[in-house]
Amino acid sequence: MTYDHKAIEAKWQQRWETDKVFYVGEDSEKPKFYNLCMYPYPSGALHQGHVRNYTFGDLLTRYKTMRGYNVLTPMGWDSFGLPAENAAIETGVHPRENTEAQIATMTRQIKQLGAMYDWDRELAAHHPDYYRWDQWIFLQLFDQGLAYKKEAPVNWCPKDQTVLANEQVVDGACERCGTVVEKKNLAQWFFRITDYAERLLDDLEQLDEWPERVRTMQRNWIGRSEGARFRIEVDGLGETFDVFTTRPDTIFGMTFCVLAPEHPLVERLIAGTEAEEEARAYIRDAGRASEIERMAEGEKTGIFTGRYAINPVDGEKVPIYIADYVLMGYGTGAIMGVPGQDQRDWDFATRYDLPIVRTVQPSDGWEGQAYLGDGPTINSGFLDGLDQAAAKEAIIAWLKERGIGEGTIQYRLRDWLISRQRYWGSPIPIVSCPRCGLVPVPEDELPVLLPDIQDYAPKGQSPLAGVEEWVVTTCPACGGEAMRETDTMDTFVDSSWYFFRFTDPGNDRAPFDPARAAYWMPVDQYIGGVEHAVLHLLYARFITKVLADMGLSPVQEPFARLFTQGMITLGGAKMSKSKGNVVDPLELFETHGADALRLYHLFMGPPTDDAAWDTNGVEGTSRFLDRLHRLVVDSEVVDGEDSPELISEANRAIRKVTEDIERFAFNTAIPQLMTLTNHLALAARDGVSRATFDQVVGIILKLLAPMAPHLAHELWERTGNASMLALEPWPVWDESLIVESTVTMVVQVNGKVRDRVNVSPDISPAEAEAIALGLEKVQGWIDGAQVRNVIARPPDLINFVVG
RNA sequence: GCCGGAGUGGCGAAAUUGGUAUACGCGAUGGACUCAAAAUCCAUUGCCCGCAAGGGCGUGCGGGUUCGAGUCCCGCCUCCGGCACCA
Repeated sequence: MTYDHKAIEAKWQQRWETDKVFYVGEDSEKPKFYNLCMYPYPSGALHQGHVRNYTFGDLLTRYKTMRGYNVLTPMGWDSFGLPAENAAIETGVHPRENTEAQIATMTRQIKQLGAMYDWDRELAAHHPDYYRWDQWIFLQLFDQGLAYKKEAPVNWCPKDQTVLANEQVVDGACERCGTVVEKKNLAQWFFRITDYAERLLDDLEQLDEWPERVRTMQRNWIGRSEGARFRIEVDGLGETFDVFTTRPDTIFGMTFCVLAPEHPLVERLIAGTEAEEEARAYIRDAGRASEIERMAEGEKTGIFTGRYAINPVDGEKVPIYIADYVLMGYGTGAIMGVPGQDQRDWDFATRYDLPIVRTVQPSDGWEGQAYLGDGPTINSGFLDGLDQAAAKEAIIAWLKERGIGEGTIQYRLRDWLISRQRYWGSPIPIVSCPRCGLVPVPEDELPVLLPDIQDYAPKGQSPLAGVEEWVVTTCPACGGEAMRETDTMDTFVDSSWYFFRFTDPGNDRAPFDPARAAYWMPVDQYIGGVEHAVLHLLYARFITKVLADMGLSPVQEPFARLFTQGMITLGGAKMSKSKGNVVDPLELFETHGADALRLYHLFMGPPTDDAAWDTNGVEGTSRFLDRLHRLVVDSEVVDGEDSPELISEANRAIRKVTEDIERFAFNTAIPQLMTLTNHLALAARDGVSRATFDQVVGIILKLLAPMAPHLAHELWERTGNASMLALEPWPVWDESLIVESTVTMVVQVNGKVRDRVNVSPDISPAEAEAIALGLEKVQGWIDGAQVRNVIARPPDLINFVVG
């Protein structure tokens, strides 16, 4: 018989809510613990990824509560964004209606899982009392020059009809819809995250409780390169351009220069030269191609400008090319071509018959390609004979002395493009005035409300542009007629500070009270998917640093400890609606119950790893819960002796489960409870004292309380406890009870296991040797031969080396 | 190409510090209960040889260190993830 999980679950969900067990303030004597799962996009229905996420999070909430912490566990909604807007285009239903219906559904389902939150702190990004503070933060960045509008070549998704941040372009395609993105020159809003590149990189070092892979991904994304920047003169034109290189030591090997097609100097270079017309055609073509098309070419193409550059070290004149393998967005958009030491330059030089000069003596096997290794510098005047490091130092000093260059650090990170030509987002609080330029909306006029509209269809500009009565406004500076900014903010702006808002969600005078943030921040444990490794997690770190610089955030880093969960797969692919391989958690609530489902998610494998779904596994955890229920409620306990062995095992289970939860090894904590339960069932059948039985049951229920809370609470009550299990102290093991009376010692001969023998745990090496030598099998293997060595590690193992 | 992670039974996996490889669960096979089925309970379940006692082999591959290696070292292979014309 299976127990009535639906009745039990409903009963306890209600009790926890009425008793407000997980609602907290800052007035506690207890240490604080801020436990946060990445707030969800309200997609309409819980999927297994949510279940996994909230199961881990809720386990921790409940465990830390029992351990005596004041646990903040809030929940909210990342409720602006494209899917609601795309649905609105199809159905004509306002995104707000759609979004709020989905929030209601998901709230109900989260409660059905038994995951507990302080719902008094619930927030949603699309509420004016939330996005008002998005706008406020935007204005702070604007004041500090950290938010700016600029025309630049940006990524444009032709399907979603909006620009995208660099971070949202995956393999040259829109991360949302997979459409190949185009490059467009558009005036867009950026956050100057590059100003924080160094700090964002350096502070990764202190995040030692983050997964290494996330830190590595951020390191790569920020992309620090050390090198030099120096000025190069164009022969006979009175113009110069700067280049960046990581290999200034190879400067004598420069046999050409290359500018990106978008480089501002290009126009001056080609004007009036023989190459002008051809060059213009090349630039036009390069502009048209998307970045992946450019790369797909394989061959590096370029065109001679007809101009020459003067190498500052030796006065050599080298041709200047335009080529699209040089990117305007990185470094200075111009390079020195050193084919001897750079494979890309080698390829280009080979194609256009440019000379190749080695400045580092290649070792064998480098014929026909650039040599990237170290070695004595050659063909390089005063640098000859120096190794790479020394040559770099020398040339940088030389450039600096003459005032034409210096050592510098270059980052790959670009500024964060935050404007979107879409409706369902927070309006950017800026007014464009023909007399005053870009004027911030005064803080006391916030929020700039998102007006209701009828037509959401994308038209290449924000649908808001069509709302004339909203767009036309007065300039806050001069009072004249002006136009509102019609773009909305990237939803990643909303999510880059929501964890601060949870500390003070009702505040209507500020985004949050710094004192309350000081109590709760940083987030002690952050749990979510690894897909946010560079997007959300980088942006949130950036905004936190900005808020810290303003004196609002007490911390430089928002998330002390990060946990990224693995994906759920089925049939070798990520479980997803579009692939049609989903197993709906709601059905499992019906058939097996929330506890069994939670337990399966905890049990199926290491929480960080991807895990292959198997509904039979839920069957398994469900069976375990049934067995426990039967044992506690229905079984006859045959009266017998106290069992020190069972008590000992129960204490070992406390230690194991506690240690496993601390190290996020939930999958190994559960077998411990299964084994203990099985042994208790055997004891109940064969005879055990009521005292032992009750004590072990109590321990099992407490250990199970964070994992399968409904059944644990029900059985706690059924065994005569009036207290709320969730608020009981976590059990403590007694080390003295864990010691076993006998242990199995392995006896090896030449490293192979030949026998086992039960011995006392405090046996001496000499006793161990005597006992082992007395074993018949061991004698058989030694068989008169000389024992050359005895490795005794009592009481676990003894090894005789014979031969 | 660079960076990160992983490879253990039929399957999900365990072995936390170099010391009993395969805990726990799933699946499978046999049995008990039942008219039957479900549920439950009991037993078996890495591979090979053997009637058995027992023995040999075994953690992606090849070497090494060690009394002893899934674990450490060297060299590979495969898979997954990230970055990538970033000068």
